Amino acid sequence: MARSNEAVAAVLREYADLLSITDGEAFKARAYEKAARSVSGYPKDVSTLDGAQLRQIPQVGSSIADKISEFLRTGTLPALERAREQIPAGVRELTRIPGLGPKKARQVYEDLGVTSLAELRAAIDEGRLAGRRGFGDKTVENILHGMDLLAHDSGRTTVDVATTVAEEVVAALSAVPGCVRCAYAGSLRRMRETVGDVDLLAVAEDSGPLMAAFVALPLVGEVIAHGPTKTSIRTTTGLQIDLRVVRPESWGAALQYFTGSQGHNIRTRGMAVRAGLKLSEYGLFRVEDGSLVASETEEDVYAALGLPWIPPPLREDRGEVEAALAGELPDLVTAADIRGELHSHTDLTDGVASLTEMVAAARARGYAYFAVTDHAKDMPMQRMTDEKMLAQRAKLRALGEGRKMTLLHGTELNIGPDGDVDWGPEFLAGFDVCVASVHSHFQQSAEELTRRLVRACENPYVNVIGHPSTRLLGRRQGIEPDWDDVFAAAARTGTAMEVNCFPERLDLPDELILRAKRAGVRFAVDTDAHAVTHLDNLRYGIGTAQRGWLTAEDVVNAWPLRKLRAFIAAKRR
DNA sequence: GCCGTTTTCGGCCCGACTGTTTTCAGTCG
Repeated sequence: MARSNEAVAAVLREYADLLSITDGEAFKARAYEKAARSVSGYPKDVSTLDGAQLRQIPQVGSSIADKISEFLRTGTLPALERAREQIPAGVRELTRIPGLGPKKARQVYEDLGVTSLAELRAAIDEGRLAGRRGFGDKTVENILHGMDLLAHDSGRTTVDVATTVAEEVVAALSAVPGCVRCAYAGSLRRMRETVGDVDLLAVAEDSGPLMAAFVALPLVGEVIAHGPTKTSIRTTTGLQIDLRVVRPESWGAALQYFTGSQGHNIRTRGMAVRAGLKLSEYGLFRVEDGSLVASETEEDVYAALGLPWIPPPLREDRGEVEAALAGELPDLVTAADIRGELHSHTDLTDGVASLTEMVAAARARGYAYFAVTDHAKDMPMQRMTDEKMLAQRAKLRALGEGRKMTLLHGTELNIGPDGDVDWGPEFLAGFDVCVASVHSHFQQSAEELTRRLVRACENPYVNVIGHPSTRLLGRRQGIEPDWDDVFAAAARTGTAMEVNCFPERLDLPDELILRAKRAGVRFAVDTDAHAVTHLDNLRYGIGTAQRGWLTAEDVVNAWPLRKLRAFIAAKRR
């Protein structure tokens, strides 16, 4: 059963949007917006909480707590229903147009009766917007352009694509004379799984040459804004990149500010305000006399707020400020902590590299151990047989003979609709390690999916649940079993949950990692490599693991081989 | 509507860019 938090957050968010369109009380709208974010990130399922417990959620007071209770009880909210009667859904939809916010949406609705994107298009075509207050020629043109963008919106960009573009532009700008330093910030630095745009930050005494070089890059498709401190472009592939140029002494404050997230910044700025300070991208200043307190490095800025430096993946206002104040920030796992790989494929099934090539690539990375886990026999397209598997094992043992890196022979089992896997205990006992994953029957009920995953966890030979949610970013929603039941089973049985490093998967997602960790689950950060180059995806899985607050202790393939073997052996006993 | 180591009232993150309203509002991040 899915948590109610998302449904509640969606309702609060919709109410906030409608309030900002009906206007009057901007701070009230913001309060609902903040409450929505807070509920969405709250670890406990709101449907299990009473009124007093609901008010424990940050940004939820008595009024919103009552509304949440009422919504959970009746499935509706009178205040929201009234707002919906006032503002048709299509008007809210208008605010999705870049450049058109709540004020203009309300204006075209009230003045022209426009209640949808299509009606707005018609109104513009008929010239009914021309000459209205706030709708000059340029504004109308921008709205039309925004509608085109929306129509062709391919959604957010995956982290690998954005990283590649960002690193390319950072390298180009770093070579511009006068550029002291340049780096990417924003959601990319926080290692979010997808990004809406790329934020770049550079230091120079004179921003002119950098801005000129930026808009002249071959990948620029369109210049959105072009000023002395900020320039925004859209690449030919539709990705927006913002470049901010600051003076050297502002680097730390600017990096902190542009890294975000919005929620984290609101928290840190609030702390500054309460201390009689003002935090902006230019520095931390004393309010009374405007004197500078800190700005050169992020460490300086955080220290002046009474905080240790907080790693970017944690900056989501998910309790990192409280943890920092208490001196309890996690020592996050890094790529350097990873000692081996537990999920990889060769050309024996659907990989494209041979066993020899994959093993050589793993050795080049300096791993202490490497597991080859080709698909098992229940996936007919892979044409796996017992004989082929045993032959691969013999070849692998020979390859590992006398070498420093230990080779583990494993398999990626298929978790069938009932939770069964490809082989019985006798054959499974011959493997060093087994991953088990869901590859089909995604449409089962939550109860069936829960039972299926719990049974897989209870199999003594299953060590890792591969890409547990099965989601594919932008293509497939993940399955929704009762995750708390699944994680409880994983913790109880000593089964690791995978953090799959494929940029389209990043599965488990960060929110589920946080929940699983609270249940005491261990994790395996696996590339699921089907080619040598896929081993490089490790950085993305590590980023996701960091967003889930994981330490090296939480990750079984950051353990020494001896400890990993003990983990596997304990489950088989 | 929420919140409190100055406060149960009076604040609420802060600044850049654009277009247009000749001094600022809207939008965005």
